Amino acid sequence: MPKKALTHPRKTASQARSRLTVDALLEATARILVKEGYDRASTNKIAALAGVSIGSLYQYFPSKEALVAAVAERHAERAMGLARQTFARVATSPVETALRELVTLSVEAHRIDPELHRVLAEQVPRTGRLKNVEALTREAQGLLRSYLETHRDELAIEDLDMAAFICVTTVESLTHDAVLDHPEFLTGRKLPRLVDDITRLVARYLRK
Amino acid sequence: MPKKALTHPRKTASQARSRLTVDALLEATARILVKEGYDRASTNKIAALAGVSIGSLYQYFPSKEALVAAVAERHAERAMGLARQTFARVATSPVETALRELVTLSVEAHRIDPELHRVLAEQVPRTGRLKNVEALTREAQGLLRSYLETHRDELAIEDLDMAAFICVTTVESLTHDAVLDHPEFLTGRKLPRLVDDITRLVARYLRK
DNA sequence: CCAATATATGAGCTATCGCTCACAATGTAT
DNA sequence: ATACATTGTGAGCGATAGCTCATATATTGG
Repeated sequence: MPKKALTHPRKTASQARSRLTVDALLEATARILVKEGYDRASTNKIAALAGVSIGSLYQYFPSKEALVAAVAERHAERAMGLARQTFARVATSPVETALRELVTLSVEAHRIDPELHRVLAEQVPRTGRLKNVEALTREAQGLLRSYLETHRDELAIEDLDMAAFICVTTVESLTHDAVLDHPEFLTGRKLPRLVDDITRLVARYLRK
Repeated sequence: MPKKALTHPRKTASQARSRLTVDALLEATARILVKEGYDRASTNKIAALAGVSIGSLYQYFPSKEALVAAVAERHAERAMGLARQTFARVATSPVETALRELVTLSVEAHRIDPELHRVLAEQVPRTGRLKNVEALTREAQGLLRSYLETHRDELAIEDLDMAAFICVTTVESLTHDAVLDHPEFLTGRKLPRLVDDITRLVARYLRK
């Protein structure tokens, strides 16, 4: 008799076969979320679309909440990957150009699977399960804080933490809202102006 | 036999008694949302807390969604009331002071029933029912646009709509996030600095 | 007082959903 | 080949939720 399978806290997939299953589940969840919305996205539908039995789903995710949280985390991690690259690249660039690159990055990040992004933002309840996603926001603030610190002589900042909070929140919110609700600002003509304006907004705030 | 009561599209309450019922329902919904969260807030619990039968609830609201949307609308309308007053008062003030008052207003608005505000923001799915709430955001942008237009000579703005979008979104997001997730910026010492910084952020962006 | 209308009641229907569990199949080590 | 661990299966349980409807009570106008 196999050791009593601890009902809930499932092991992470270790063998190749099971990793495929987990991947299929994450992908199916993302697609069902987009197609049906959070409420109508039932675990049964998800398992069916993944081509996997409902039992297997619960082998790897203790609850629907955890499954959706994993999808959100994977999505946020992709954006954060871009962000880390960009911060590394601009580490020694002057403020103005660095900020412009960061704003551009933010727009691009919000264009990764924007429909999924919308559902995650608009329909998934923010419960404790999303702690890992919040951690990424804090990481972004930390990265900017470091940048600001090393360029402090170019800047007029008293409270580094507050400045990092203000800049990250501002850029994120503006690009988020623009991508989700203001397509008119993303047309060929207007997009450069939007990037310009957001850059100017934070640059003038920070510079002496 | 009374005319077949159209099953769903309920009349708005007209007599005094029924208006009390509707009010009790809205208030009970707000309190249950805060106490239980959106998912666990069942219509039966709401009716019970309101001291009203479940049938009455469905006389005035065709669905749980509509009921919650009404609560969200009432909440947003309160904030918008403050905003209209403030815009009226600062209509002829110079940019810097007007912006400072608007930022202060935004902080105060986010302190109206902040726990309800959190639930509405974090747990209520953004469906079509919230169109009226979105309309209020657009109204705020319109009000700021008008202000900017009449003070255009003090400003360096090319695209009024974009500038209004940027300012409103920025101030709203920053105060929202600060109130909900950054109590450390709202202590006695730091709150004035936060207001200062947000004001400076948008003022420098707008001014020549 | 007496219709006629507006408002209120709540037991219970229908539907669905998240999730379990007893079992089967597949992979692996000896 | 055998034994054991890992992975996969899916019918169906228990719970709860949203909502209806037949009926009762209150209010109003004539």
